[in-house]
Amino acid sequence: MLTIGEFARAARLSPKALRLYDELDLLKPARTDPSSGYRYYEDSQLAHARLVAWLRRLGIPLAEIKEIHRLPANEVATAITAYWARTEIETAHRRDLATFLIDTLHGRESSMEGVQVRHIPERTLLSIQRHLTADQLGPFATELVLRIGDGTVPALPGIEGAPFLIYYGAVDDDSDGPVEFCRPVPPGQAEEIASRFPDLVLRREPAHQEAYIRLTKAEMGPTHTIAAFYSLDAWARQHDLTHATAARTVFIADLSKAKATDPVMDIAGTIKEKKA
Amino acid sequence: MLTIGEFARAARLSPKALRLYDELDLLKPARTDPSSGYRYYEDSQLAHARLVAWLRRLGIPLAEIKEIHRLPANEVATAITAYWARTEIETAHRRDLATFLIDTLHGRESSMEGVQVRHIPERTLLSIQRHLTADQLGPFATELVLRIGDGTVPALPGIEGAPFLIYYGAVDDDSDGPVEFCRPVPPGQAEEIASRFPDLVLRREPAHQEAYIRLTKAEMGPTHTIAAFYSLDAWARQHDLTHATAARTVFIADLSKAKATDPVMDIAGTIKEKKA
DNA sequence: CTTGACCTTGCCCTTGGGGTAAGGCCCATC
DNA sequence: GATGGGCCTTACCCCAAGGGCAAGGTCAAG
Repeated sequence: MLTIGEFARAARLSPKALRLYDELDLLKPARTDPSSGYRYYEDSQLAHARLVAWLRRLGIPLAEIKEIHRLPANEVATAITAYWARTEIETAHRRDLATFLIDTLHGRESSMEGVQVRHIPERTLLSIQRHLTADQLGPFATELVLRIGDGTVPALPGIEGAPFLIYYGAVDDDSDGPVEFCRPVPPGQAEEIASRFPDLVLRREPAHQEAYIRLTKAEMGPTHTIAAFYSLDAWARQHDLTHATAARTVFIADLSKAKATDPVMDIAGTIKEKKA
Repeated sequence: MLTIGEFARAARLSPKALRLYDELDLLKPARTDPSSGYRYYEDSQLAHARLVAWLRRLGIPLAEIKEIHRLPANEVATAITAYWARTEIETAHRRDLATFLIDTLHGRESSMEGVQVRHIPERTLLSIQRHLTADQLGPFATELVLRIGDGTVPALPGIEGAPFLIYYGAVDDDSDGPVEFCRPVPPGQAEEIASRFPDLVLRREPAHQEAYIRLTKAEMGPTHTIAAFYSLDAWARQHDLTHATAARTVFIADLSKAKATDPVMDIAGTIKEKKA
């Protein structure tokens, strides 16, 4: 039997951490003296303690470690692989952000040049609202784009026919919109089309001006999207326009066929003259 | 003038965060109404707020952001580059750990095979103790290896002449040993050599048995080092030996000339029979 | 004037422990 | 048997970077 200190040294954990793991039912001592409260561990518990230590060093939260430990032995490696894949994606986004920041700080202060304006006429939209976090957004949008594709549903010509998302609230890792997916449909066939998609709703959107920034496929991550939001806002402020708080992303090309340098989406915002 | 809510939306921060930044003197509103306490921000503060938001998204702590903001504009990018370089190193270590864990979990349970034992005779050591964290350890050791190189100081033949480190306490990102650097010297010339290194101290080490695991240059990161510590301990437990809590790393080759697959260091621990 | 949206401060909660205090336990030595 | 030192116990407060909520004050439009 090992005391908590001996066990801690052997597992390269602190006694404090072991007490916490005991309290959380993650790793309980083999025996706890009922009168003194002393914790005693067995050699055989070392492997478990060391696994916990490894997983903590990886950055996995204790709650998740607890779940991992409930898994059959052959699935533990799979869970770790999944965790690490998530971490790599997040790191890639941060790397993107770091290079973006260094670039913009080094060179020209900002990139408000890309902003353009277009007129959008009154439209009929087939739409659906959802509360989604960042990781669910991509799948949600692509599924809908496919389901209401050009093959199934006739589109309006030009950019006004492109499907788009409206963000009514922030969408990132922990806030979840809400977000509305919209697909313009020809007004004449609107009712007929809508009847084929019972989960979608038909609504009209008034004509308006739209400011936008075009992004390539390589710029599709959160960094350039947010940078575009910032640029649109800064541009609107400079031109003394109000713009809707709800930003949009307009899907202007087929993602699966696009090369990294092809433009694939517009970050857009509706704008209005400020009434003095 | 913008209220905290408007300013927050424009900078993609929460009002709560802005209040915190105010309190921490990181980003103060242009005006605070003395009677109502309302915070009012100016358009011109948006750029600053957005930079803070970017840096937070990168993961930089507020204290560091505050320092970065004190820097002249041209050094900001440098500071970010430095931060990101540190992050990449840490990520590389975690990646190492993930693949190591997945490997060992997938295949054979553990790698206690590499453990060997050797006898070390009584030696005279030139040594120095320090409190160091993980990032200071490498430079500290290489500097000493160079300063007391074979060119300047005669070495003992074979493995017993190799310089080594003794870890009296854990050395990682936040705990700092202490750690002792040791360089064996020929007993006859010990006094004369020691006089040339006033900051180093001469001491004798009794003869002992040493268990060790050999690592290649590619395995030099924290992952395989700790794994070796674990293996040594598990091996000693199996063979019913006590081993000193203080582990060692023995530098058996020139790091700068070694290829990734060359063995460069031994993770070692002194061992003793357990007295029944 | 009222109402609703917005703002204020203050307090508790989170994660994964670190630090310290006050006191109890174990064991080796005298 | 006493004693001391090192170990252990619980209990409390602390960190970052805010989120959430409550109770109450303010602002602006109708």
